[in-house]
Order: sequence, then C-alpha cells, then structure tokens
Amino acid sequence: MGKKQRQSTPSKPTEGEQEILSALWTLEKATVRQVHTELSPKREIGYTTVLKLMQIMFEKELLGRDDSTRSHVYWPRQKAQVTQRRLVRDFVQKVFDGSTGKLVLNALSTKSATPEEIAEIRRMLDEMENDQ
Amino acid sequence: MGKKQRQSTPSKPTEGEQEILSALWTLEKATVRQVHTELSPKREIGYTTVLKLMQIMFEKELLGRDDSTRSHVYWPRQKAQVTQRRLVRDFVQKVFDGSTGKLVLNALSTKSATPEEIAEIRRMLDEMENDQ
DNA sequence: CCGAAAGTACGAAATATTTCGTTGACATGT
DNA sequence: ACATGTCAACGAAATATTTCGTACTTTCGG
Repeated sequence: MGKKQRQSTPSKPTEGEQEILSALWTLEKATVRQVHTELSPKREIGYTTVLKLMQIMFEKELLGRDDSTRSHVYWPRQKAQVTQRRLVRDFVQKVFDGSTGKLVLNALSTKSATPEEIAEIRRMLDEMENDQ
Repeated sequence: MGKKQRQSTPSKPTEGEQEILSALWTLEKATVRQVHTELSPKREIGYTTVLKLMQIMFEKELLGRDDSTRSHVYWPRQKAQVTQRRLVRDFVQKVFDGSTGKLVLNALSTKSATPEEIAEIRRMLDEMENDQ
C-alpha cells in the first residue's frame, strides 16, 4: 500500500511563507542565508526575519530541515505542484467565484505565456475533451 | 481643504475584502444586509463585521457608496476584471515565480473548465499566436 | 587561546486584519 | 406615542502575521 499521509493538512501558507516557499522551489534545498540572499533583491527583509519565518514553517511542518550541519538546510515538505494546486483552488474560490475557466481566461488575457506553454495548454485542452 | 488624493492605485484588497468584492461582483450593487446574506452560507460571519469591512473599503476607495437611502448601497469602484487581473498578477508572481503559463497549466490540470470555457480558451490561444 | 564572523533560538514589539459589542438614529405598525 | 426591529458608526478587543533585538554557540584564522 501507499505511504501514510501526514496527520493534518498543513495550514495554508501566509504570504510571507509563500515567498519563502517560492525561493525554495527554485533552490530545492537551501540555508537561511541562501533564501535571504534570494529574497533580498526583491524586497527589504532582515536576515533574522527570514530565519524566524523558516523556523515557524518548520514547526508547522511546511518545511523539512537537516540540522546536522551548523547552517541548517531546509526544503519544502510538499511538492511545489501540490501546494500550488491548493493555493490556486483557494484563489479561484475567492476571486473567481470558483470558476477555474474564468481564471484561465483572465490570466491568458494578459498575453504572457510562452509559445511552448501555449502548445502545452493546447495539448491539455485536447486531453480534457478526450477524457470527457 | 480639498478633496482626497486621487489617482493612487487602491491598495491590494485583503482576503476578507476579496470575499466582499466577490459578492459585489455578482450582485453589482448591494446593501450590507445583502452582502451579509450572500456570504453567510459560505462561512460564519457577523453582520457588523461585514458592515465594518465595507466601511473600511469605502474609506480605502475600494467601494463606492450611495448613502442617500437609509440602508446604504455599495458597489465596487473597479471593474471585476481590472481587480482580478491585478490579483492574478500578484498571485502569479508570488506562487508561480511570474510564469502565467505555469499557473494556467496548473489550473487546467484540475480539469474543471466547462466546454464553453475550453472553446474560448482555444480562441484566445489562437489570438495570442496571431498577434505574435 | 582569542576575537571576529556567522549561526540559531527565542521573546516580544510592531503591524495588519478581523471580529464584535454598544450606542444612537430612524422606521414601522399599533 | 411607544414598542420593536433595522441600520450606520465607531471603538476596541481578539487574532494573525511580520519584524527584529538580544543572547548564546560554533567556527575559523592567527
């Protein structure tokens, strides 16, 4: 049988936590220093602020951590896609009254997907219709 | 003493404010009572809580208001699409590292757009490719 | 060994956001 | 006129989130 799921669904990450997750999705694994370096150019934020947030996220089980080294290494406990899907669902519910289609239309109306992505979106649409 | 400062972009609505905007996008114009009635089934929330939020939103110029009647009538000052686009941009930036395409792919992977929406998405993709 | 640099832990202040109680005004039916 | 119900206004408590100072520890070079 499959693996046991973790006890409770982790709470929805706050916006600050989302920033850190985003950095970690890029870096895969990283120390607080690395995450801070990644975030700093985007906005002013203190080192201990990032540290504290990541410690909180570790407690909440949003992040895993290896503390065998002096500078601990952190990583997201959920795959990006899983967390992203959840955030998208919440977002669609709140902003588009539950309509994923409306979200997609709105997003595409900014005309900012790459040709590769457009091709993939088409494939996905084909698939959706075949399934139905 | 003149008028209030104009022209500044309204601040990003909080989550609570987003819920109210969502209700108002559906109702077009509504009293606090109507908005509360709309929101109540979705989650427990007091009448004065909604009232207070809407008053704050009026101050922030997120909402317009007609107070010539005893129960004031409120409406969003920005068109749904404008606000939604802004929220989508923020969201994409924070959660998908700026990639709209990734957001769309993720959203579509939940397979929950209607056939009509799928058709419209296709039209939009065609348009995007023609433009480029 | 010593001092500086770089880390973690943690409490608590600062902010932001949500929630609601209370008050007084107005409306309606009797 | 009065009782009852509805409403806006507003202060302030309750929560949630972010931010940082400080203390202590470890590492590293001389």
